[in-house]
Amino acid sequence: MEIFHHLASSLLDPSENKARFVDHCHALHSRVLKLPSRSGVNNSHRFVALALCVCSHLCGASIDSAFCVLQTMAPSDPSAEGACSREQLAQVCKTEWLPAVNELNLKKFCNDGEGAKLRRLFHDYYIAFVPSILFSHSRAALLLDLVRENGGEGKVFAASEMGFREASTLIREKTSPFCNAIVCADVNLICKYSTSYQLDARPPKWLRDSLRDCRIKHPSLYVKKYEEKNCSPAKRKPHEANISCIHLPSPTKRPRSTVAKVLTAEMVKPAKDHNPSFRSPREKEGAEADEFRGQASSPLSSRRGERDSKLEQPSAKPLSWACEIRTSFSGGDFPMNEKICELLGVVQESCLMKKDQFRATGYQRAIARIRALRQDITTVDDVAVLTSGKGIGTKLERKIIEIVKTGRLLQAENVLENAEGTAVRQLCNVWGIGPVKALHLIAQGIKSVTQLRDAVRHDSQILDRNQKIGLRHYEDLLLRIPRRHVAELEKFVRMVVKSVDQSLDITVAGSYLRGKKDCGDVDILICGSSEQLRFGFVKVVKEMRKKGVLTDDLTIGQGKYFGIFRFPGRPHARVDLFAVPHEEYPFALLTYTGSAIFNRYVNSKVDPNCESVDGNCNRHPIFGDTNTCLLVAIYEGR
DNA sequence: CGGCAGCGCAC
DNA sequence: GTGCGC
DNA sequence: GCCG
Repeated sequence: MEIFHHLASSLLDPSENKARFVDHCHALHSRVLKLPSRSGVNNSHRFVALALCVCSHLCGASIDSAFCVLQTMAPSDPSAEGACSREQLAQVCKTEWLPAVNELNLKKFCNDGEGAKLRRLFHDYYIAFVPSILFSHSRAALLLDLVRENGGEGKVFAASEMGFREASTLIREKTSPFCNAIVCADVNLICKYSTSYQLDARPPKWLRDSLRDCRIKHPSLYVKKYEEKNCSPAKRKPHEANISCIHLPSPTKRPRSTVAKVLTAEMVKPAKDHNPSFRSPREKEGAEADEFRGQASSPLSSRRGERDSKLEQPSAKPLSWACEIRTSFSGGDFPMNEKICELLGVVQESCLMKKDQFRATGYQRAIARIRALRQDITTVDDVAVLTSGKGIGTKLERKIIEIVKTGRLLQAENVLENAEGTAVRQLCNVWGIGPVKALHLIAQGIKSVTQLRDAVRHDSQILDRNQKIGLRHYEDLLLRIPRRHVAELEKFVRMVVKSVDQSLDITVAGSYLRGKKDCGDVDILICGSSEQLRFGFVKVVKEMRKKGVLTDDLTIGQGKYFGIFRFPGRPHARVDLFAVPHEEYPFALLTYTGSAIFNRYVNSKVDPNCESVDGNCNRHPIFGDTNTCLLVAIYEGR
């Protein structure tokens, strides 16, 4: 019964309400004892189920979410400790309790009529959970910055141990005024990746504690210690301060969810071991994680200077993850690593030109791994550090050793000397020309862009429409676009968009959002309701063309536009516009923010047979079903 | 040995 | 169906 | 290229 007193005291202010509420719960409880026993379900389970139903009824939340809240509220409740699975509990809730609880309409006891306090508990609960590791702090902070820059209010929440449906309904219904985005990942994954990202120097204490207690702890609980250690002044957001009021269960006598069990089994062991097997969780996906990590962390470092205050916020606080650490090792920190990457990069590119994209990705992964390394590879022994993990096999090992020993890579030199290879590379730089087309051209004796231009003058048939445009702007499109130019375009496009339809808005995604110093192209998401986009999108493109900013159209498809833009006195540059309805926004934002490696990685994790949660969102394969939910972002439109 | 993301447009 | 870029 |  303890739990109901908990509920009552946290929800209800007038004491007579509390008493009546508890009475009702007692009545329900006594019904538990009269129920026949069923296999695997005893009365103590029913009791928990009842509490769950009450909890979920009061919050309008799912049973699953209620389960989490219940654990937070009454961690030491012995009845919560049954061997009953969460699914079983949910079943009991559904078949035995939900109708009764709904009928009682316990909500009437809530003095605010809405159970706002409990909802706030849910709210805090989200914050109290670990931010997604996959979607790192810095990355989330970047997204949030963007929302704010566009005049929006928002927080980036993170949740785990709950599925897409629960998180989405809850956030949509209960916290929408605060919430612009939520990012969540499943607990197993989070823990897996926190291990992947774990730094040798500073293992994430929050994770170890979470594992020890079988509860995920919010990193901000460790912020204080971190600050003390680093003597940096506290800069907490108001809402973060509230977190400390969340009851974290005491380490003893803990209800263990099935998830927690899996967790412990998987994670504790490697964390304890210091033998080589400790590496195994890290190596799993290590290459991709590192690759992604490199991308994700650069914005943090590059932005830190510009906008100190924003990134000093606690959501980016405990630097326990490698994804938070600056990885700009390019500045000559590790000269030999740089050399290795450069030479392997040459080979990688040559593979790409030979249409062997998979071999190329092999190299790409290896390069990313080396880039992420925090030591220079100078001796053959150092190479062992690399080969002990995944992503670098015997062939690459041999090549790296060759570089370490001789400072050169024969294969790379061959590639560079190979005239055909050089020609292919140059021709492939033309937008729309790939390895196949390049080889065709070379077969016709065309070996350079200059020759290609001459050839096109004689016979315009050898290139298709887009390739000709690409050729025309060959030099311009090779240039990188500085951030400030992108910002100008953003401003301009927003102006145009607003003039077309006030309700539409834009987001610049792509490498710009990733905080790169310069971008190869500009990806702009135009978001709004699907009806408004139907007309608005086309009109925006028309307007921009009319204003002379769009000089050439490459592809105009359903909700997408690839083209070339130019501001007066500036080089031409590639721009992609995407029409994104609200409900697809988070998924679109994720895919178009990339990086490509990140996308491939995420997509490879998605269960292709997953049930459709939301017809429209499903075509952005960023999530699985509730159980395999990998990465979910929900956007609340303003 | 087969797998490595998967989509949509142009041709 | 292939090539290409996203 | 690497991995299972």
